[in-house]
Formats: sequence, structure tokens, C-alpha cells
Amino acid sequence: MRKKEESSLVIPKSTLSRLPLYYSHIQKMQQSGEEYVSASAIAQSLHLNPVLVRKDLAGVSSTTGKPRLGFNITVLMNDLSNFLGYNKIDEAILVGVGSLGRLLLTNKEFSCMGLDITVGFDKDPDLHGLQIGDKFILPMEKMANYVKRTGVKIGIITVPADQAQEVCDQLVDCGILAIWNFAFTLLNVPQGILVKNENLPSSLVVLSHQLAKKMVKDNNLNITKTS
Amino acid sequence: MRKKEESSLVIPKSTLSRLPLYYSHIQKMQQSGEEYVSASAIAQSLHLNPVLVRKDLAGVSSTTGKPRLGFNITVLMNDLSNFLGYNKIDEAILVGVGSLGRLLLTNKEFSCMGLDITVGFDKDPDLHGLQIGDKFILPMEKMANYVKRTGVKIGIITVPADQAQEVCDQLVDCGILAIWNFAFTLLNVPQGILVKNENLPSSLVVLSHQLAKKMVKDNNLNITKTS
DNA sequence: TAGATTGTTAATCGATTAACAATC
DNA sequence: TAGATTGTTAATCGATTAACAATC
Repeated sequence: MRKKEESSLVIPKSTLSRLPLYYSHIQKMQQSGEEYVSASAIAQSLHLNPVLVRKDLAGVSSTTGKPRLGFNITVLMNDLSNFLGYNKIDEAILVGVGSLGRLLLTNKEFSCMGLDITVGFDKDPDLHGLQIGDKFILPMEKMANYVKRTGVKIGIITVPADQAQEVCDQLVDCGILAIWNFAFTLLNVPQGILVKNENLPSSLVVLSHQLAKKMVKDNNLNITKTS
Repeated sequence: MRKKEESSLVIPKSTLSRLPLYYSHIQKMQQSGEEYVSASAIAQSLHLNPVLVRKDLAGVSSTTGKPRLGFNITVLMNDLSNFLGYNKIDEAILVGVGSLGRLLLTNKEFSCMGLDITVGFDKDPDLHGLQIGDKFILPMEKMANYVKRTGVKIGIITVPADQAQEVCDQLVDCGILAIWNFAFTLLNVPQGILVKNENLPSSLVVLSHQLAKKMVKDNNLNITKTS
């Protein structure tokens, strides 16, 4: 084992997306009273390659793992939640208080993960002033002011696809820097604005195609077997 | 340009996930009366590399594109919807009729894309027999029979994370082959069962980290500039 | 024709996996 | 010690991009 150097300054996206899984898995282990956890054990539980997990953890852990033992769970949990930003709450606003918007506004899991959706905006006047859980719904006109006042940087779009671009433009004008887009449409944004698309149709296509391919293959195998 | 051969037998996942975007974009163009569309034009609108789009289309198109013109929109739309399976409705069942479950049950976009969620299951007796839109909610006990009778192959899990594994086991026991998992937990499934995880927390982490990185960088630039 | 667009081959890039020496 | 586990280097794999000849 070599000395740990100034390596791993860049954490790849793929690693980033696995860290929450590690976090919730380790959390469970901690609750059941474990004191140490090894990368190999995590890999086995989560059906991942052990080297992959080791590399991921090496990138975020403040301590080096101990051979034969693994990582101290308390320390590792702390490192992970620091790294993931679960300690400092990030604020976000949401536009489009339909069924998906409501769902996100009331979802308590997000706040555990350091995201606090502070308010919802909608153009429907009937909704204005109402509360979903403890979150107020405000008219679109108040958005610019709200963003300026609170300095919030993340905007969530949950309006229908045909209104998404317009909402997106408004968000950008207000000073929002990162957009989490749940509408099934690609957004045009100025350079420097981050967009993460949550694309349910694409996921579905991938899944159903894998299924179709699998069924064809299984079928062929059967034919071969019985012939 | 060489002759088109028996190439592109394998369509990569990444391509698969882009095809729905092409589809909806081309659909819009068709509605606005265009007759031909070029891969280059699609690439520009969707901010993708032109070669990537050409390759993707080459994999699914029955015709070869015409230099200077591109692809005949009608033919291409037909190829795409055939390939994506939008023509033959795939049936799916859903377990967990909470707010997310309801959302999916009533979402009409899915049926446009060839997925028909035929029924919802829930363990809450108060819901049994109710209808969400035109979909019935049935007790869990009826699931095995329903799957056997209809031959449905896709199951959607929208229960809380701590119940997901149990539901997953039930689905597999019933004969479901592909699972679309919206619960934030990894599922243990027997070999051969397909799982697609819809992982909101992971997406969020990736987005907020990119944002943090960007803000640090922008900050540094400012400091450099002003000093 | 000239030029926009095509499809293919080769190069590049990024992520994952294999191999291995070091350590408790 | 012996063996499980660590972190690093090199090889592999898959997807994207660059370069280019062919075509209408």
C-alpha cells in the first residue's frame, strides 16, 4: 500500500451518484450497531465491484481504511455527509404546483439530504397563498424578488413540457444558476447555467427494450434446449 | 459513403435514452409541416454532436438519409415509433398508490409512449375498489392471479423504501420480469430480473455538487480578475 | 458543378475492472 | 504468521468525437 498523496482532486459524476447509496447503506449498518465497515462488504451488498467502491471511498474519506477492518463507520458517515452537503441545507424553489410539484414539496426525504424546497410558485391564482405542508404557494410575479432576497440558486421545474422553456427563462432571469428539470423537453439555457434533466420516458424505453431483448434471447434458448 | 451493411445490430443504452428526445423533437417539426429533417439540424437543436445523432439514427432508420436533404420525416417517425415500441402497448402494474403512484397512474404521456399501467395495487383496504382516473386499485392478494391471467411483465414500485424489497419479492414471485423502482433503495433480485432504478437523491447530489464546484470556480475567477 | 450532408473508420476520452504490492 | 483488506498502476471496455471519402 502506497502513501496517500494529493490525488483524487476530481470526483467523477458516476462516483457522485453512488455516494448517496453508500450513505444510506452505511447508515443502516450504523443503526444495527456496527463499528467498522469494509469497502468489500459494501460492494457485496450493493452488487458493485469492490475496487470501484474502494476508489469512490478513497476520494471522499478523510481517513485511510484499515486493512482487515475497513473504515470506522462514524468517521465515514461524517465524511460522506460533509461531502454530500447533507449538513448544510441548500435551498431551492419550485415552479409548477401540480401533482408532481406537490409531491416534491412534501417529500421529507429531500430535507434529510440537505435540500430544502422553501416555496412553490404557480400561475394559477386559486393556489396563491395556500400551503402545501408548511410551504407557501406564491404567484409567479413574486419570484424575481424572492430569489433576489433569499439568494437561492436552485430552481425545480415541474410544469408541463410546453411551458417549461418559458419558466426556465424566467428562472434564469431571476438569477437561478442550476435547474432540475422534470418536464420532458430540452431546455435552452445560457452558457454557465446547469441543467439536470429527470427523464422518465428515456428510462422507460431503456427498461422495456432490455426486457424485449431478454425475452427474445430466453425464447431462443428454450428453442435450442427443446430441439 | 459506403454501402449499408448488416451493421448496428446492437443499440447501446445511451442511444436508447436519446431516441425519445429525437422522437418528440421530430414530432414537433412534423406538426409544423416540415417534410425532411437532417441529423445535423437535430443535433443543433438538441445541443448534441452531429455524428452522434447520425449514428443513432443510422441504427434505427429503415432508410438511409439523403445527402443535402436528410431523412423523410414521416418515414423516420414511423421507424422511431416502431423501434421504441410506441405502437404496441406494453402493459405494466403498479404497487403503492401514494402520491407518486397516483401521479404515474394518471399520467397520460406514458400511454402515448406505449406503456399502459393497467392497475394499481396497495395494501391499504380503504383504497381497494377505488378508481384513479380509469384505473382500479386492488388488494395485494389479487396480484399473483392478475399477473398470471394477463401475462403482464413490467412492475412499477412506488412504495416507501422500507417496503420496497418485500414488494419486489412479491412481484418476482408473481412472474414479473422487469421492475421500475422509484423507492430509494437497492433491490435484491434473482439473476435475470431487470431493474431500473429511478434515483432522485443521486440526481440531486450530482446537480448540487456541480453547482458548488461552479460557484467556487466563478469566485476564483473574480478574485483573480479583481486582484 | 459546389456544397451540404451522409455513413464509416480511427482516435480520444472517461469509467470500470484486473493485477499487485503494502499493511495490519 | 496468514489472510483479509487496503490503495495504486495498468489494462480493458464503452461511448463520444474527429477525420474523411462518398453522394445527391
